[in-house]
Amino acid sequence: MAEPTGLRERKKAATKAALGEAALRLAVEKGGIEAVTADEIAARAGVSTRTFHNYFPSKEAALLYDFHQTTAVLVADLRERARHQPIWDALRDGAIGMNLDRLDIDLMRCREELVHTSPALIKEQSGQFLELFAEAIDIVAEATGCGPDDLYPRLLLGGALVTIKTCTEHWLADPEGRTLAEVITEGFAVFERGVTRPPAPGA
Amino acid sequence: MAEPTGLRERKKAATKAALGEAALRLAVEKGGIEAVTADEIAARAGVSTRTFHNYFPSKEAALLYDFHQTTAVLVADLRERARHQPIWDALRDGAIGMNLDRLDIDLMRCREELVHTSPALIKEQSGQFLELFAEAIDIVAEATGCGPDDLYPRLLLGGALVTIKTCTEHWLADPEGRTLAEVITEGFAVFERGVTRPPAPGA
DNA sequence: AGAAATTTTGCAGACTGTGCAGTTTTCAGG
DNA sequence: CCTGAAAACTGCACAGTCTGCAAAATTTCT
Repeated sequence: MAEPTGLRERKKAATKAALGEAALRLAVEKGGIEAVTADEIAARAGVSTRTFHNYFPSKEAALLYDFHQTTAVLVADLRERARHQPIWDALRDGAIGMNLDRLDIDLMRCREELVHTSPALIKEQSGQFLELFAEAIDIVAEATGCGPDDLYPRLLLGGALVTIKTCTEHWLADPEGRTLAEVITEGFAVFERGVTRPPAPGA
Repeated sequence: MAEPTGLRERKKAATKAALGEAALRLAVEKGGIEAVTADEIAARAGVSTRTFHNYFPSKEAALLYDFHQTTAVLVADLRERARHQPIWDALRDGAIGMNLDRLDIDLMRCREELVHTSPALIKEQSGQFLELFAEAIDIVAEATGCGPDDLYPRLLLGGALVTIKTCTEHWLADPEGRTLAEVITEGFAVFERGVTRPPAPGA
């Protein structure tokens, strides 16, 4: 009952993925999501415009679909890790465990480029981060022995999310230099040590 | 030439402020920005719908106008402070110096409520924070002796912005308990000391 | 096969946001 | 005060987003 993976559900998932990919591809081709219409995305995925809107509330959401998937996995992973690890380490290792390295790096860079040049996409992505925050705050609060409205867990999680986003961006700008895991580890270390003490080595 | 404050510009500023306030008031009255149309906002401010869109790209932007103003002041203030203070202290004191305490607290809470219950507003607000990030990153980078693409200044600024937002929210939930300045000071202290060391006193 | 549940689809409708052109208002100088 | 130029306001048209609704098509189960 957990994952019967009925044929029906698989088709739905496939359609959703197809729409997400179509959105990304079209945006790359046209050099910006604003140049793409919902009609075009639906057409490329082989469904009607109306169906597109059944799956996604906006084309921006479609473009970021796989990112959203990834964060969902992260939350589930975090929930598990928090049972055996200090929460800060769980956040760090969870982020590393997403293994973004293994995905198509060129495509990720294209998406990053698209996001950075489109106000609507920037907003959508930040919105998804806040969603992630909302889903994870209870885990962090419990792990720290606080309530979800206390200051400390919110700062902890906020700092971790900022680190994840910042480090991923930084790594993506030069994927050859260092492993993503190394960059994330260094990023988390900054907040562990105290932000006012800059890291010894350059960068 | 710096601020001649021509009559013309004053009128424009007044109109913009009126539109922003109209948006906020209407949203409060109707219990949500999605229940308000651009037409209504324009009507209440006494201009045409087209003019509304000359001032704001969306009703969400109008609703958050004064917030946007505040952050603009913060950036200017920060630029000045960074010349005489360590950057982390400049960020903290700049945040405190915004004096959010002095504004209409009830109205702020209403706005906070509206933002928290509207996906579009959440996205708009996060977008504005990223804008703030973009405007401030050069200042922080220079102050730390790094480039704007280095990891450290981005983490520093990201951490500071998260702290400001988190602390403001937290304070707004119970403005009687402690001063906003106290809450912000404590928030910044968490990242100074190292996030893994939780604060001694409760909260 | 046949009924029930679910998904897809087209259509109508309200709303957003932008370009364009004409009108009105403001400003500066005689 | 008058006048021409600059700037702002406005109405209109238009492309596009997104939602509700009900009919058709598809899948699932018995």
